[in-house]
Amino acid sequence: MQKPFYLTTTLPYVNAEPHIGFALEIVQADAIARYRALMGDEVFFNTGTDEHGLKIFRKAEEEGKDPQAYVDHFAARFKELREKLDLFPGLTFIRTTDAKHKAAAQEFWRRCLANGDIYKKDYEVKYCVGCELEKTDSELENGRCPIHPNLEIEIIREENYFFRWSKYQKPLEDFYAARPDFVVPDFRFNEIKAFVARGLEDFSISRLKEKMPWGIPVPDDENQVMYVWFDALINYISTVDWPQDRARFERFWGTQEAPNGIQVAGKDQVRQQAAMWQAMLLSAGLPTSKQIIIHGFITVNGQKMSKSLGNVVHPFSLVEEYGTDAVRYFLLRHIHPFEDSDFTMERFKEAYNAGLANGLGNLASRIMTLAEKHLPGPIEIPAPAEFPEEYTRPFEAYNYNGAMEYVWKRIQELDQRIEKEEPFKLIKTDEAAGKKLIAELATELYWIARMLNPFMPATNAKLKEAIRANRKPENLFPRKD
RNA sequence: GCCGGUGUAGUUCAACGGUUAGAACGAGGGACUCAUAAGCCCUAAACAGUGGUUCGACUCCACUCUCCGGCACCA
Repeated sequence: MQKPFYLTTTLPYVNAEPHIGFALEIVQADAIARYRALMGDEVFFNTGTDEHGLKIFRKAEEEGKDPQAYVDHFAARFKELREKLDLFPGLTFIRTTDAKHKAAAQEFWRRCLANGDIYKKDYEVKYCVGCELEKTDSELENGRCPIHPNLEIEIIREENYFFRWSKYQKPLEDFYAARPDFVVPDFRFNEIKAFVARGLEDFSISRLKEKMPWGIPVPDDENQVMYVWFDALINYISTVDWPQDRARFERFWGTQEAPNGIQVAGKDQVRQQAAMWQAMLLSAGLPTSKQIIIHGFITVNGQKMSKSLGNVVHPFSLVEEYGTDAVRYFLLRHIHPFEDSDFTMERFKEAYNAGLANGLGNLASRIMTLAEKHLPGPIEIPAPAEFPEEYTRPFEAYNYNGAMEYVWKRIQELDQRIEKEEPFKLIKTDEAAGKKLIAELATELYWIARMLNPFMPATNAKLKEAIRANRKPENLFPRKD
C-alpha cells in the first residue's frame, strides 16, 4: 500500500493578482509533491484561496461589486496558476467560501466552544473618524492615524468572541520540545518558541455582522461572523473532508499518534501556522500538523515588493516570455529555500541562458542529433532505480537548489564526456564503438530527465519522449539576448 | 531598546581548529566543431575591522562597524 503524503500551501488572500512570492511558495510545494509522487507516495496536495474578511469586503464595496463576485474573479485568477505553473495534476483547490469549508469551520468552532476555549469579551476597535475606518495598531503612528494626525482616534467597544490562546502556552511549549523538526528552518522555530515563551494573549475570532457581514456565521449567534484568520486556517482539514469523512481525514492529515500534514508557508506566517493553528487543533481535539516549512521572500532589486513602489513581479508575464519551466527553474535553483533572495531580470536572464539554453537545452540537442542520425532506433529505456543520495538528501531537507546543483553537475559531466570521447569522430572511425557511446550518452540524458521531474515536469516529459522516439527534440530553451 | 542571525572572489553561495579557502554566473585567453556563436580547457579574482585564546583561526572568544529577522490582532 502506498504511503499517504499530505502537503499544503497557505491560502493566498485574494485582494490582488498573484505575484511571484506566492508563485515561489506553490512551486516549492509542487516540487516536494512531485518528488514524493516520484518516490511512490500517494500524494494529497492542497492550495486554494482565502476569501473572507474586511479587506475584501471593502474592496468589493469600492468596486461596487458583490463580495462573492469579487472573490470569484480572483479565485479564477489564482486557479490559472495550475496551468501557468504546470502544477501537480492532483492538486486540490479549496476556497474558504466553499460550502464544505464553511460547514467544517462551524463544526470546528463548536468543538473549541465545547472545550471551553471560546468566550465573549469586549474588544476595543480603534476608529479614525477622518478615514471613517477601523484602524489596527500597526496602521497608527504614535497612536494617531498618519493620514489624519490632527484627529483623535476613537475607541469603539464591541463584543466579540475570543479564543483562549493563553491556555495553550504550556501545551505548545511541550509540543515544540517533543518535536525538534516541527518548524524548518530552525531559526524560524526559535523565533516562535521565543514568542510563545513570552506568554500568549487570547485573540479575537469574530466580528460584528452588522459592520462586516463577509464571513462565516458563528454557530448559534446571528450577530457575529468568524474572523478571517480563524476560518481560513481550517481549510487544511476541510480540504480532506473533515469532519464528514473521517477515514480520508486520518489517512492524509494523520492521527494524534502519527500526524501527517506538512505545510509550506511564508516567513510572515510563522505565528499563525506554528502557534495559533496548532493551539486551535489542540483545542478541537484534532491532530496537530507534522511540520511547517517556512520560505523567505523575494525582493526586487534589493527592495521589498510593494504596490506603492510599483515593483511587483507577476509570474504570468515571465511565463509568457520564458516558459513555465524556466520560471520553475529559477525559483527552485536560484532562490534560496529559506532566506530572502533578490530577483532581477538580469539575474533571471543570466540564469536562463547559462543553465537552460547553454546547459540543458544545448546538451539535449547535441546528444539527440547524434542519436537520431546514427542509432538504428531508440535506446533501451533504463529500468527505474534508486536515485543517488546527492539528489535525495538535499531534497528531503527541502534544499531544492542543492538537488538541482547535483542534476546540473551531471549535465556538466556529460558535456565533458562528449568533449573527451568525441562520439562525432568515433562514429567515423569505429562505427560500432561510436554507436555504443552515443547510446550511453542518451541513457545518461534519460537519467537527467528523470531527476528533473519534480522541478521541470514538462521538460522531463519532452526529453523522455524525444529519447523514446530517438528524435532530436524541439529547441527546448532558445537563447535570449 | 531586548533577543537571534549575518558579513568569504564583480555577483550568488559553500567549507573546515591545521596540506595551495571551494563552486556557479560574470570577465580575459586558448584549442576544437557533434550541438542553441552553445560546449571544453586555462587564467585573474575573496575570508568587514581590532584585539585575544591556540603550536596553528576564515573557523573559537570579546569589542566595533554593516546588513537582516523576531518582539501579537496586517492578512
